[in-house]
Amino acid sequence: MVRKVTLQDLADRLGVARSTVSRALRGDPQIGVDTRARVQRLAGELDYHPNAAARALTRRRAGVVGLVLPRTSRFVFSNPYFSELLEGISSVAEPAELPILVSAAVRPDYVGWLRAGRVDGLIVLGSSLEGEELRLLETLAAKGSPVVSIHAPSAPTSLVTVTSDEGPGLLGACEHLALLGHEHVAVVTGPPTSHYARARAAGWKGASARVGMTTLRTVHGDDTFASGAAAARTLLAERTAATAWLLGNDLMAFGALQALADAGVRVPGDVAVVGFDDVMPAAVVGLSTVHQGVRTLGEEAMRALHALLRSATPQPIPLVTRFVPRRTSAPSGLAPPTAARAAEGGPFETPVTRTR
Amino acid sequence: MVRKVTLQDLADRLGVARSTVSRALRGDPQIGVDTRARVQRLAGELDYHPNAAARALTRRRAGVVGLVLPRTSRFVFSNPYFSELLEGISSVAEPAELPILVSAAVRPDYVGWLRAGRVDGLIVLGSSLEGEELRLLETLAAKGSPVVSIHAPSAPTSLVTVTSDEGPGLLGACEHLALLGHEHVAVVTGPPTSHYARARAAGWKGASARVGMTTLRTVHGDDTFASGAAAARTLLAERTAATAWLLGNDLMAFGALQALADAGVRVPGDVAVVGFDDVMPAAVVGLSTVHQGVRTLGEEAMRALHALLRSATPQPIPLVTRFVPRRTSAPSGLAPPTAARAAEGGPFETPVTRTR
DNA sequence: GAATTGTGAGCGCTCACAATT
DNA sequence: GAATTGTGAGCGCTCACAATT
Repeated sequence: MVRKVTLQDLADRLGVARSTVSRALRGDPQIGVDTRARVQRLAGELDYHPNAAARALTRRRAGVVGLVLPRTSRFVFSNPYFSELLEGISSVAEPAELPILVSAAVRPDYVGWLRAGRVDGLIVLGSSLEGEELRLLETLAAKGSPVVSIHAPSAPTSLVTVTSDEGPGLLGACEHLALLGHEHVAVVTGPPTSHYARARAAGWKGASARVGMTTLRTVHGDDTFASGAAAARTLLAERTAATAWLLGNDLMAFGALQALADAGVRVPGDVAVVGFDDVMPAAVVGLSTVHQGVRTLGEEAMRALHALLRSATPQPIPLVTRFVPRRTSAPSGLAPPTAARAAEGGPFETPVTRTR
Repeated sequence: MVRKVTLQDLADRLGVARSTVSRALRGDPQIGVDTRARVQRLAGELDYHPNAAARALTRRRAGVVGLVLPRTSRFVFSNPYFSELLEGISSVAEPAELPILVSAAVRPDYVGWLRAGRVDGLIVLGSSLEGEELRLLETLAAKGSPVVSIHAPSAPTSLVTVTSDEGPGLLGACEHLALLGHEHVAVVTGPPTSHYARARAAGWKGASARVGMTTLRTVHGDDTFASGAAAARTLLAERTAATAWLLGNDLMAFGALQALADAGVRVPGDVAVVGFDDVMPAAVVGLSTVHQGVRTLGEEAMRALHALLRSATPQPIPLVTRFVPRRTSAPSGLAPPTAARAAEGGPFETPVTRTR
């Protein structure tokens, strides 16, 4: 490994002071034009890059943000939800020159990251944050640490939270199902340890009731593909009379679809299936689902964090959901079986769904 | 923001030297048992975390690794391939306490990251690395920088590369198709700027020829969903006689499936479709594809990088691919249309496919 | 002499202030 | 006095070596 070039090396070669080089490289206007030119030319020649650790130490800023995904299941990364979230975050972080440190540890040490100055701020996926852990995060935020949560339980705290209003999407789905003649639904929930999953289940039931449908059965899953398949098998074994199945997320819906296909049950002929998230594969499979703009969620979170880092007050824009009808809830026989015809376009379309 | 606790604070409170505290915290055996206990207790009480920048500066190691995904398309993150790769990398990096800095910039400055000491080593997705950029990476590696590439063109360089042998998978797919009676195939390639995509196209053609099938047409895509759909529309418009379509990756295959469904063409009745990668949605959709163990690829890459960081010589285990027959290449009418029955199990099964 | 602790320099920057033209 | 450059301390650690019991 070649010894790295330092500020002092440049200064020695040019016969100026370290600080002059430092200023010239940062484009400080109080440095003479010719000096600056000389410095920058030499820096280019020697391929000089300021040492990040030294800079971080003096500036007391790491220039890095952390993305924390508490691993509630093995499937954090496998869920396309994550990819889309990261893409949104990245699209805002990149122009701001803020590299992203990711963690999906079982018990992520974000406090350590912050305390050690490894990152200047955090975005935490808060879908399953509760109790002590949530309080810890709130305390951090209250003490002035730049922390933004996605989907953390909303409460009157100083923790900036980005989330979306699920109401419109859930209601839209249920109205659609009621119109198709469904009267009985089954709800498949995410892990009961997640406040977010519980809210979703309650939301599905509330929306169903509002359009006159009855929830016959609630099956608990854990947001994974496998649990969706298992839930479907349970419902089939019970010979449920529910003709519409409302899932806590798309991943479980995919699992349910596979189990239904394996059992030879027709979708949407025998059972209608609706998911939540509208992740990429949903359009491919033709899954009817509730679009929540995961990418936009990531963008908003990063924008909010960036504001906090500049000591500004973030104004996260409230996102709204909407129902996206596709094959799995179409009137039986209307669409060809494998048609993933999504009226809304392809899977990568990420419409900006904002209010105000 | 509360002022952070430093080593000096601890030392002052305990009436010992900074270095003693430093050693005690690192568990240095030459520190007395009681001193160590006192130090560690106080550190716990004050929630002390050593400053990462200061530590990195003195140790000359950042304790961070970089993951670079040159963004050849908008869809790096949207491709589930990425999630699975990151999951593999993360599963090895986490126990080694190496946080991961990710970048998917259009022109990622990995040299800068390395030069600035922001990361100690890099994993670079090299599918589209060529020419000058590839040479730059090779130079870095030759000079002793810990760099591991995934899918970089193999050549006798010092650049450690993790990849998989595509032969068995491609041949397996073609044998399967030939057995089903297919005689004419069409190949849809990834971007021509990618050596990896070109090798794939050549591989499909070679394998087809070997089992006696003829490649009637080659259509160029760019590895995205949309380009797969566009390629399918092109083939349909041309009324190709090819009954088996071989795609450069799963994402394009998903696009092709959607376009075929939209056109009312039956799969596999009229056309058989085969992808490559075996990413999560493949099993859901029932896409016949070549499994390449993306997760394992990530694990191997991280293991190799970890070896380099310890100045060891990495021994990446060669991975092999295998064909996974599913619905889209099944004998017409054999499987129910929506059956995503994968003989190999669900989408999250990631069998370790290793030789030796 | 072995076990334990302290001293002091240095890692490579930035920033306030002083000094020069 | 305005424009430009230099001085020196300090950020918070670690490590070689010295000093103490």
